[in-house]
Amino acid sequence: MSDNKLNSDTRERILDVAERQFMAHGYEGASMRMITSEAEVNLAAVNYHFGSKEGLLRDVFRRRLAWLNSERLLVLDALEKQASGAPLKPSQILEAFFGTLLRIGEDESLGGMTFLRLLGRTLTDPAEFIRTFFAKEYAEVLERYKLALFRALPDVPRAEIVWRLHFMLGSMSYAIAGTDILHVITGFEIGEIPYISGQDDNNSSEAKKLSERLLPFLLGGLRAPLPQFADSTTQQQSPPAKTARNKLQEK
Amino acid sequence: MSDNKLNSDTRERILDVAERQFMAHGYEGASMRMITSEAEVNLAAVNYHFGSKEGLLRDVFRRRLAWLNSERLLVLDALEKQASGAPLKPSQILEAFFGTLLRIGEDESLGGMTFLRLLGRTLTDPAEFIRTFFAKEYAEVLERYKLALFRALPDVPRAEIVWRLHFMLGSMSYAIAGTDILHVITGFEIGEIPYISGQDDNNSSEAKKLSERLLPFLLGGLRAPLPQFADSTTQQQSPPAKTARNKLQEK
DNA sequence: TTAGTATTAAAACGAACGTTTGAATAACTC
DNA sequence: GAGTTATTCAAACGTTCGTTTTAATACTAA
Repeated sequence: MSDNKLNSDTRERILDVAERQFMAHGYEGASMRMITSEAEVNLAAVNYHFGSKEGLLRDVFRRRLAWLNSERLLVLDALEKQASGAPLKPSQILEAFFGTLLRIGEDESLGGMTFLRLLGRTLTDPAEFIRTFFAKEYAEVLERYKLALFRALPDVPRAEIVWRLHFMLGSMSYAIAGTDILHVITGFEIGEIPYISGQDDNNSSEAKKLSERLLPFLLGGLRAPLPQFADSTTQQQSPPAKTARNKLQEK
Repeated sequence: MSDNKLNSDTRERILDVAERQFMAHGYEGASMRMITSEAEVNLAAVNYHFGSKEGLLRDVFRRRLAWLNSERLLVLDALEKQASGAPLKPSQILEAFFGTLLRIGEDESLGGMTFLRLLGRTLTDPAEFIRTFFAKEYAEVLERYKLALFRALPDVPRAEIVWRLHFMLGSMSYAIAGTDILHVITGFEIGEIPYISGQDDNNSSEAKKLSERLLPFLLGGLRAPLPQFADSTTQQQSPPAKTARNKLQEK
């Protein structure tokens, strides 16, 4: 089990350092020379083990998203089994989706706040290969949760639910990224903002504080009164759920 | 007035192209050679007119944020004068803050959706000089709106308000950036998502649709029930507003 | 017209980038 | 222990980056 450290300790060391450097400087900003020198491995090691810098970033995420994706699906499965056919409550769905994510921040072995921040920042990276990577990586989970929300809010137009899913992802991404301009301005007023107080590993249970505040906010937004659709092109209830699943199959 | 096109048409052309390229490829991803060649100016023109690439990015934003900042302050001033001492409604504050921003997307002369997307993406850029630039550029306006929210929600702990201001900025930033992973997955299901349908200038009034959906969401989140503060370190009402203003003066 | 300033132009600078090469070393297989 | 594969290493590759330099050109003001 733990005796196969011979199975390239180099790989893990590179992944650890890369995770931290990509978080701190972004994908373009973190050079392979910075990464390999801090990891104390040869420059060529990255290309040997990961093929390229893009491959390195992919594996940095795959290492963590494997757990996140399967956990999110497991939790949703459990909830749906427990509900035995009845729609879930929106709060349950959000708790499952975002709570699972934020648990990463509490557990260093899952990546901790470092990975959480990296994820938040990378989700908004404009680079094409990053966006397509995440799209593929998130597709199944997002589709499942989207359908769960459709069932949980049958009276809300589906397009509206998707919009709000957008907004919720944004809140989350921004919050965990911690690049907020508010930090510099009002940072000291609320001393309890986790991700800026210490630089490194005061992680555990600080994500919990974030979770306690983020989830009520998201739930309030999700259940807010619908806009009035004042002008033209009002959208009505969407066609049966089949559509959504079909679109997913296309790619 | 319009006859001083001799005042370096080059400058404006560079700013226009840079705005678009920074939006499309990010700050690091857009090279000066790409920018100057598309703008059909000499490579050295950027350094001549803006000093450096950083200076170019700063001026790209200053050109637009000058209007945004003053407009946001004007609108807030007008509301407060109209209320004559009474606290504003949260919906008024959000409408003023986010509505003003989204109006940029409807007006090409203010930057349009291109600048809006650029702003959303850059707000999450980890580069140090970018963060400090935005912190300085946003300081006054954010402080004013924060205080307005404090007055509008006197029973809500101030730290909680700041948290939710974070979350709202995140929703907005992510929504206008349009790098959303949801695009690729569910993009076609809701055909009305504005910023991906066409590539360029089908802008006007599409930001209006975004605004119609974003504002109710934000308002719902802002007014959501408070978390219960189950465990330790509960925070209570903050000291008088003086504190916040003092912190601002420091820089 | 002339002197002075502002702008543009072509070329090169040094540094940093991601990647590749080919040999040396370590690890494993039979 | 010989043969094979996996990994590490130093060095260099070719490219691109932002910036600077030096000269030519355009514009302004006396």
